[in-house]
Amino acid sequence: MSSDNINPVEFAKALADSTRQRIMSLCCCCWLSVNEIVAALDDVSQPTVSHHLNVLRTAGLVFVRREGKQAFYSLNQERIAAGCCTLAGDFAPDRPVFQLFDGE
Amino acid sequence: MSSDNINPVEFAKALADSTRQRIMSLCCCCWLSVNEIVAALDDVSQPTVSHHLNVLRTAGLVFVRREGKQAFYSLNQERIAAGCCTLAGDFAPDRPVFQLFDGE
DNA sequence: TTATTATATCGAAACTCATCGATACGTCAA
DNA sequence: TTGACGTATCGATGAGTTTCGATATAATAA
Repeated sequence: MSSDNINPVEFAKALADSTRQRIMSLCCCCWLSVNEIVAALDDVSQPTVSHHLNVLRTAGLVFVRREGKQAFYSLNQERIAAGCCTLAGDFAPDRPVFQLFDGE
Repeated sequence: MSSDNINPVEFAKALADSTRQRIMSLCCCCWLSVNEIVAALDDVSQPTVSHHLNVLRTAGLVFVRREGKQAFYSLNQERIAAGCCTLAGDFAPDRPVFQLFDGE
């Protein structure tokens, strides 16, 4: 499930593609429809964007909101922050670099 | 260069493999020779371990120390922490979850 | 209903990557 | 020098992934 505890390997795999990271940057702080993402990327086909959104959705890294024929996506920043915390906790345990705040 | 600024795609790719993450866990807080890693993994060949160590070295995620015929590896926790910070900064900018300390 | 638009899925091609056995290289001891 | 050991590299194979065009599905408009 996408809302399960974060698996650090799956999390890293979801981030391990440049097209996917471009999509993530685009819908980091706003909701974008698939077509808007396709138009913004300018060099990737609609099925490819759909594929990457599916990868991100499976990893729980994006929210989806359907409205009529459109589907809007937005990044799940909380989960991404949690994934980064998991990685840092696993592989940088001696660094006092990360501090988790509850954010309320 | 491995000491360059962290590229978030390359960073994620380096982490996006379970064998590699197992190796990272092993040499997270100590120095281990290649043979010690091979022995600890128990189900991966020596060339495969060598390959993964090469990927980690290229990404700047491990230190190497040669001693006689042996090569000892240890995780570069600082760089991993920096990579996690980069990812969180790129894709979770609205989360006050991460705080960077200088570490003195 | 039929046409149009938005998105998802399918199937295939191309590419990348993990893995291994064989082997090369480098270090040390005899 | 020869041999043994530790590690790196090579070449091949198989698995996984990215990408696309074609097409299916779903919602809306005419």
